[in-house]
Amino acid sequence: METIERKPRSREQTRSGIITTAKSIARREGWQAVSIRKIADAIEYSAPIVYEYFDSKDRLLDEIRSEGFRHLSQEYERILKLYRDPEKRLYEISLVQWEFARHQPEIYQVMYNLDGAYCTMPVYQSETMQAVSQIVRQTIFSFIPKSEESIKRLYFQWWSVSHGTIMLAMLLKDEQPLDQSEQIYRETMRRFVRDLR
Amino acid sequence: METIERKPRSREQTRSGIITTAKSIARREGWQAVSIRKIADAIEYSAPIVYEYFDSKDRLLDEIRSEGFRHLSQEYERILKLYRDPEKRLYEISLVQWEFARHQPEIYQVMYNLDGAYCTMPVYQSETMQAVSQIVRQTIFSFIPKSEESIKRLYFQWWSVSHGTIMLAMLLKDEQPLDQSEQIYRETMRRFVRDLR
DNA sequence: ACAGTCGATTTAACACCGTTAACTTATGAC
DNA sequence: GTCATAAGTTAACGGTGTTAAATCGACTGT
Repeated sequence: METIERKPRSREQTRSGIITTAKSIARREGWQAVSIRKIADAIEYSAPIVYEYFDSKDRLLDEIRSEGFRHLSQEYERILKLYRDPEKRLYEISLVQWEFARHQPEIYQVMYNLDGAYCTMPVYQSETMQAVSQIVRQTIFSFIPKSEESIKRLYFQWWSVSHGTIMLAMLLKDEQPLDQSEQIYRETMRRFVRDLR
Repeated sequence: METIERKPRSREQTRSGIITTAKSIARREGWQAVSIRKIADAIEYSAPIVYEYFDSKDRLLDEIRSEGFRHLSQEYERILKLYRDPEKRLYEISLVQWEFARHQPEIYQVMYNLDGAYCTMPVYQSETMQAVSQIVRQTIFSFIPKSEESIKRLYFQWWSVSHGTIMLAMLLKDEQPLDQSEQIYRETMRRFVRDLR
């Protein structure tokens, strides 16, 4: 029996390899096609090795979801540094949300359990998601200093409009070009921000 | 071997039994827990019998989805008969949408591939869904007689806001009581309809 | 040099899944 | 009584997530 040679990799490299592979399969074939064995094949290991890095498939998905929210929160922070005007900030944050969903749809899917992606952990219990919503709520607050309850409500509305439009755009992308949906999205979010005044 | 006795049922009864069972498992345990074997057990048949009624699990889900859209379209028609004012009509249609998602969440999930529900057939190719969108577009048109392109756009926006708010309400239902979300939904849809003028 | 241990990795297995082919069994026709 | 047909079952295939057991290699102590 010959020893198969495998490029030596650090633990961290293998771990991120698993995540990257999962995402790339999801992007190509959809989340329902992502299996532990397929991931293991791609990283040239046997299936149980994946469990050395993640307790379960569920936890793997949860990690990818958290990674998504972390990425989003970093982008939001970038916007906050870039602009001072709260209106501009909220609008730009909205655009980041769109860009994210458009360029990394498989992550957006696992974040919200869309299109066959299914992660058991409730989204709202994710700390990284809490961080994201904190940023948006504060931005709205610096804009409309009202009670916490009102801010929560406005945030809920902002999120609904943004998420709803994005979801529908993805759903109808074969019928209605994404560029057209993007135009509507921009207009909708601009109006939402304007109407906050 | 004793002959197991099974209540005699017509073909139609068995078929609708399959559908009902699938929905009830989905409601109790989520769509990812729905399996052909579990359905077969519940209707007291062996698994292959299910394939006498549906070509595949996918087609079964598609049937449930269509059933959902048919139900929705009937409710919309009912609203049209009940009210004459286009504004009132659109608002009441929005409320029907909310009620439907609230009381039959498992159907709403399969209609939009949410929370582990996954049906391959694209929604927008479903005839029953086309019927539903036709009703809403006409209602908007009788209200704002603009070009077809504009109506399509307004319909897209209406759908986004409604669907987005419903989805988020379901997502956050353990954090934010549904009654509270409903209040926001009503206000949001009322404002949307008003702003159409 | 040899036995023993430890860690990394794989194989094998379990219980489930969707799906299909092959088999059984009961019923009615001639 | 024999045959055909229909209804329903069992058995099987290749897949899934997951875990226990087995393997294999390198290193250690004597």
